[in-house]
Amino acid sequence: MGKQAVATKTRPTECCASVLAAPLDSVAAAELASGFSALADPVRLRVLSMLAASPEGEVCVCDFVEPLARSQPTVSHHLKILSEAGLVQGDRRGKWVWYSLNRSRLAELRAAIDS
Amino acid sequence: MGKQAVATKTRPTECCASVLAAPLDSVAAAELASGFSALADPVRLRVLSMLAASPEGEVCVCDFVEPLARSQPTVSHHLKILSEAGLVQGDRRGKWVWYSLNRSRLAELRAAIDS
DNA sequence: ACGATGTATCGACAAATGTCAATGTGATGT
DNA sequence: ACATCACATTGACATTTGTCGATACATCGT
Repeated sequence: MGKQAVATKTRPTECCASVLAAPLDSVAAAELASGFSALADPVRLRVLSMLAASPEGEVCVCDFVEPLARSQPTVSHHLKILSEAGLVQGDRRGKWVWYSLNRSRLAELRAAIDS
Repeated sequence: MGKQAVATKTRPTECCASVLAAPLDSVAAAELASGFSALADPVRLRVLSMLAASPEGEVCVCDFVEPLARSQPTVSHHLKILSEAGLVQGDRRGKWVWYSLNRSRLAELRAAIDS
């Protein structure tokens, strides 16, 4: 009976906010909303999709531009938003930057709307 | 061997787009993005949360206004967006309109980011 | 050093979004 | 009929967002 025993009465061993488990306060709602905002754009969803479909688990920035039909700065902009949302991370190797998917962060958002 | 046998080779018995299962085309990405856009606002997340927490499974519009600290037109606006996204539905009873949560629609969005 | 290449940042702009006051609409009660 | 109450719609406004061209930054070859 360590520290876990003194968890919230509503949800013991809690990790992150959930829409369905209990009424959300403004702060938790704002945090969650910023997470879903990252998913609220077709270009960014396709980025995540391409990352998930990539056998190596990562995609070079240069390989996003043509399939997404967006300029390089725009692609960079979306990658930054996804990165700040914790959904992807970039890894520089020489001139190139390879992005990979953070599946656990995606799972967090999924759990927030879990029954 | 009915019609199901001729499903897509990628995902048989498919129901809706998934970010992680296969590369999203622009149309599917746009549809999904509009779904997540409905979740990308703290007020709307709190609406869903209040609906989920309600014992009766429904909440009167008038009971949203004060807790959300938004004007009645603003609340109505958000309910419309959630409604158009298929996440809630309203039921008029006399002067009042009671909104309830569409959990299966929420499950669709959850499934779209499922591993 | 220097030019070439990949990526990020900046500046600008149109479009979309969240908000409220004012008004419209529909139902209730007197 | 008419006033009242609950909710939706409209119009206006400030803020945010997605986009691109221009430019800065970083790395690699030569």
